[in-house]
Amino acid sequence: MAAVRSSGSARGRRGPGETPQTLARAFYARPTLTVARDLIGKVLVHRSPAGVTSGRIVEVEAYIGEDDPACHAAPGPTRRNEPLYGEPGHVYVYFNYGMHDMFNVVTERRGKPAAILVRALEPLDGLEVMEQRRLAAGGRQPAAPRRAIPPGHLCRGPGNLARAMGITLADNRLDLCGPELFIEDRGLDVGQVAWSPRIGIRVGADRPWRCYVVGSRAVSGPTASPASVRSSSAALP
DNA sequence: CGTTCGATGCACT
DNA sequence: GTGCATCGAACGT
Repeated sequence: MAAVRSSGSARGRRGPGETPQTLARAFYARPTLTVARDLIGKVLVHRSPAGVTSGRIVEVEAYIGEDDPACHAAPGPTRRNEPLYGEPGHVYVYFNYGMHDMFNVVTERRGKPAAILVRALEPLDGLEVMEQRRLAAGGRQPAAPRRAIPPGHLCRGPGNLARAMGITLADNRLDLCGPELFIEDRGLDVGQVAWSPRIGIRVGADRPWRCYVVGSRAVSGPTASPASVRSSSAALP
């Protein structure tokens, strides 16, 4: 079997213990696949009245332009997809399947509609708050939660992530360069990264625009075996 | 392990 | 009226 490289340390930027740095607008105003890869290992933070919750990003999907049939911009500008055409570094949240809020990060430049769906986090801060939100009655929930939720599964899948992080439609259009909801670099290890087709879509499923950390138990959907992944920082698809 | 299926609300045609 | 960038329970193998 192929040798497994040691997990990539985050390419010589900062070490653990240094001051976390909030990602600036320029981080998001780049090609979407580049932003997607670079979001892996970063930390999503939500400061809410209920408490601070955060988690390490381990799975994302890119949705790029009107030519991408799975992107919400595919029909051209509408009222719902307006944030996709706006300033990068803002939040795009939409409500899906009657019960799930989907958290996206707007990328590229103003006028070019693209975003990244954040699908999974490894929880870091506020695990109790996350669990309360996941188990809270009311709202829309597919089924009454039966068992206790393992800590590592609190933010597995985009619907669960938004719920645990307390992100709702009310956060649509929010600026990620603000103090409430943002992404920061804590110098955490990126790990082995792989690309695959996007999950759960019925069109555009051929594009390998899902990026995830190999071996993370917080990742939703199919994952490559660690032994089959050669590079710790896979080239863009 | 695997597949199927219902819940549920909104944007869009 | 149709179709979802989902989730988890229930069942089959």
